[in-house]
Amino acid sequence: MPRPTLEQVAQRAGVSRATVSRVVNDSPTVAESIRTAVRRAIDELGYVPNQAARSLVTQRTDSYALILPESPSRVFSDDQFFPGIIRGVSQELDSADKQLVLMVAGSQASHDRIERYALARHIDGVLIASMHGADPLPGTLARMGIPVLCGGRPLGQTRVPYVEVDNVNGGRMAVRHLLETGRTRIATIAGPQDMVAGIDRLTGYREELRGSDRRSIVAVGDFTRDSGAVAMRQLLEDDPDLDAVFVASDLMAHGALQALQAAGRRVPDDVAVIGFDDIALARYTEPPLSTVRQPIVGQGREMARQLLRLAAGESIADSVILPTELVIRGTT
Amino acid sequence: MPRPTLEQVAQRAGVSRATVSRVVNDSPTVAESIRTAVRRAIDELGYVPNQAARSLVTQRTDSYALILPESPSRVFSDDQFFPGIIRGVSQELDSADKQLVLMVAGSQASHDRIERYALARHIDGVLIASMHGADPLPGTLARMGIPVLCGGRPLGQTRVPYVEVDNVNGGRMAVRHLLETGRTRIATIAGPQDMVAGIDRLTGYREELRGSDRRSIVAVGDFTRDSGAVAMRQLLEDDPDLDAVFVASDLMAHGALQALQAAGRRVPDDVAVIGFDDIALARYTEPPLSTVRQPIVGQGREMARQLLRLAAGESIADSVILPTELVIRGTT
DNA sequence: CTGAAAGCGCTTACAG
DNA sequence: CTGAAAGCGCTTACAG
Repeated sequence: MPRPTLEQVAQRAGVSRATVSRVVNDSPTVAESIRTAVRRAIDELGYVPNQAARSLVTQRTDSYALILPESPSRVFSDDQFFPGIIRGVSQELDSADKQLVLMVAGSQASHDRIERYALARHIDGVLIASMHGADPLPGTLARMGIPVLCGGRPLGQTRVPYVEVDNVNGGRMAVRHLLETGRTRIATIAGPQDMVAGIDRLTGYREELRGSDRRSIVAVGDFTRDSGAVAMRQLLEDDPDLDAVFVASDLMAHGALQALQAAGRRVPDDVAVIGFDDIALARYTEPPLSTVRQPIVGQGREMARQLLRLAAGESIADSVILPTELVIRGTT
Repeated sequence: MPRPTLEQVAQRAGVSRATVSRVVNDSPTVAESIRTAVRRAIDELGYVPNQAARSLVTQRTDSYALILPESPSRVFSDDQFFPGIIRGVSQELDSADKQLVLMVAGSQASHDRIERYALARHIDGVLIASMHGADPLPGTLARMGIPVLCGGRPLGQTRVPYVEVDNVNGGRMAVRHLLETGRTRIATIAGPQDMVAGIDRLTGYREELRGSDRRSIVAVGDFTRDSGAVAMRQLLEDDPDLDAVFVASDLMAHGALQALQAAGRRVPDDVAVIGFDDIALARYTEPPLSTVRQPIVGQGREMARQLLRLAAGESIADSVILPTELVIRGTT
């Protein structure tokens, strides 16, 4: 059963294709009586414009991609970072009546496929979040004239606008609080050092500690719960007397908490813990997790807003930095 | 900077547009020397076919939609059901080199927009999961000739093929285990009664209990953690002597566990708990949650596989039912 | 305010 | 094996 076309609507309404097109696109220059007749024909036929045909002439698709260069198993794990970003982006795109196309690019193959997809003009713009290393993708797409905006400052030479969260200050606030509450041996479980979030939170930890006379004690995880537990066990082995740990994500903090308790440490009496994110989990750990709150959904929304402006040809800021905030619960 | 077209590649390679098209689409009837020349021109120009133009003639887009008629805040909550389905679907679509378009339709407005999107031939087929009530969407799309496949049996008259999990038997296995381990007052926290998963798990509970001389004790939640806690408190009030509860999702079971402990009940000594899903959380509750495992990712994969067959014009089964399995941990 | 016509960038019978 | 030509379903100057 072939879908009805403009042509058939025009025939039925007794007007030209151009006129039907004007009605469909809400052009103001159509007589009211004709508009009504065309609308009726559209309804009777169940006409819906063919998007491919429309895109071919307008050069727009009204779709935007969110690219997450991660394996599906990480994006769709119990890490609440990704859902938060997706939710923010889709809220904002929805209200602009644009379609979100979500692309998860774990492998090199899918990375390449996504590049081709974007270059095939499937979409009007691209959002990239959770980048690793100096990913060439944003630069490549931007050079081909595709509007691109990153979540988190791109590493390397890439000059592409971005929206991020104040990771350095978040790390500083956490460590400052630990110092102020009298902790003396403050360790950290950092995030992956090929990601800005991992790098900057560690920087914050180091900067704040440098102001005191404490030395830094560092282990590195990959933002998963398991890596947090592994890192915590390693820290305890390296420095059995540590009395605080700043963990670069709540999920890792949960793993660390379990490792601490398994090792017979009381939290917060023996060891204080501060996470990063403030995902729902933070309220359900035992004891509830003190953490640095970052506006994840807000970051997604801001990313979409900036991209829409960029795609509309407006000029936007090179970067937008969203504030973080310390939330004290039961682990400090 | 305008993207290069077929025309320009043809000019550069000194051949016709038809020949370039054949090379791009791997037609075997092209002389090797010409093929090489065209490939070189494509590389030099960085040519990527315009998908809108291609779709207009082929009537295909190589994209498939996964529609989730839920609010974004539910899809992107810490409920691991949605990520699991998405992950399974995207795995299968990826390996068929198809693009996944994820659509979350919480409101009536977005529901309508999605219908238009599908009818605009943006996609070659549609997957719908997590339906509520007798949603007209699958029937509407199928009637317009769009290949449609549902996750979970559609309620109402809709005759659309589906893939689901054996919810009834899952409920039965849980209750049977509770009976066999000597529990006498077995309650249930059912899922929403406008969803097959909610209805069928309750049916399983009822059927199994009917074989014994126990009476049923029922509360209803909406699959969220909070609703599980609320329902548990209500059950304890209704029947303070209950000694077991079958909960229709792990997330609700977590809420129920917390409510039980807050009410001073020991688990499993005073009250046994069995959940449903076997998401990662089930291993992290205290004590670890006994549950009915359903193959969530597997369901997503099977859905995509069936849809691809359908879209390719093959005939497929009206329904595929995946088995569930009882997993005993610390709450029974 | 409305229509005839060109054109967006491809694919695919049809000839040769 | 290759090319000329038609056509997919729209939008948009351009006339009138």
